[in-house]
Amino acid sequence: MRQELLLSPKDFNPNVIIDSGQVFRMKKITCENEERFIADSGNKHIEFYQTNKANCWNFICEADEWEFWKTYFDFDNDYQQYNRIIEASSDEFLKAALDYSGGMRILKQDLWETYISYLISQNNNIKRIQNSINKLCEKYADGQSFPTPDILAMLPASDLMKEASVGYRAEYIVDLSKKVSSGEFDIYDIFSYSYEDGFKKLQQINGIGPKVANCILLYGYHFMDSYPIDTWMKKIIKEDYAYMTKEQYLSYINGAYKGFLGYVQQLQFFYKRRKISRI
DNA sequence: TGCCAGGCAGACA
DNA sequence: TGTCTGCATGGC
Repeated sequence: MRQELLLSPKDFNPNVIIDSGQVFRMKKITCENEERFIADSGNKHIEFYQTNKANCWNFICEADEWEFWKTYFDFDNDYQQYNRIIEASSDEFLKAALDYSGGMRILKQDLWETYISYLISQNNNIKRIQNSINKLCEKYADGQSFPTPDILAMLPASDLMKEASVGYRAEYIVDLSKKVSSGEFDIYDIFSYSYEDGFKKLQQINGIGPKVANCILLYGYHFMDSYPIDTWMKKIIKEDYAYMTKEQYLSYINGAYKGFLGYVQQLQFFYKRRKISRI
């Protein structure tokens, strides 16, 4: 099916989303001066592109999967309400980040894929994470779909290390896959949890600490008040908010942007990383 | 060639 | 409770 939506660059910019570090299986292809975007999540696939009509986007996917993709892109949520609060603030770094990252959205991705993606992400870089995930899909699924818990649970960790270059994280992947495959851990249960309870529950899993838990809660469960603090965020707090202590910073951010902390973090992360790395 | 990356677990003080 | 270290490995 083809779904047509009117979305301004401030509401939706896949060029920003694609490099935001929250998604590892979205890509852009350019063919005869025409840009198309492709995204895969779990076993679902979509293609989308901007038409000649102003702000008009076409999304092409299976008819019964549009609901998933509409939720994936969070299209029922108005991000301008968040932007107005940021623009009215006196936070110059955050305002610059918003100005630079227009059209960012927080994606709600396939839950199982999110778990494995962020297990792989620890002490790793985005390029390598993408490579490992692509290898998992190629070696243990049809190349487009993400391998199921049942498939991954049967693998020796040594195979995963060799075939998908996930390093020491292979043990974490197999361990979690076994728990999910056997029914010992139901990842969908967490949807009924509060953010705080989900945060605690996820850290009971081997290989998941505070940062990975927050990423899964944000990009899988869409808890918008998750605020993952990684090496880049530590840099931001130290360098760009040096006029306050870490405790003061966390207090400020929790007070000022309650309800969309994850979006704020994503803007900061993307801006800082692009500014320094010039990726 | 060495440092770094969307960190975590385990040991130790 | 806080700090330190080892962990795989490819990109830069």
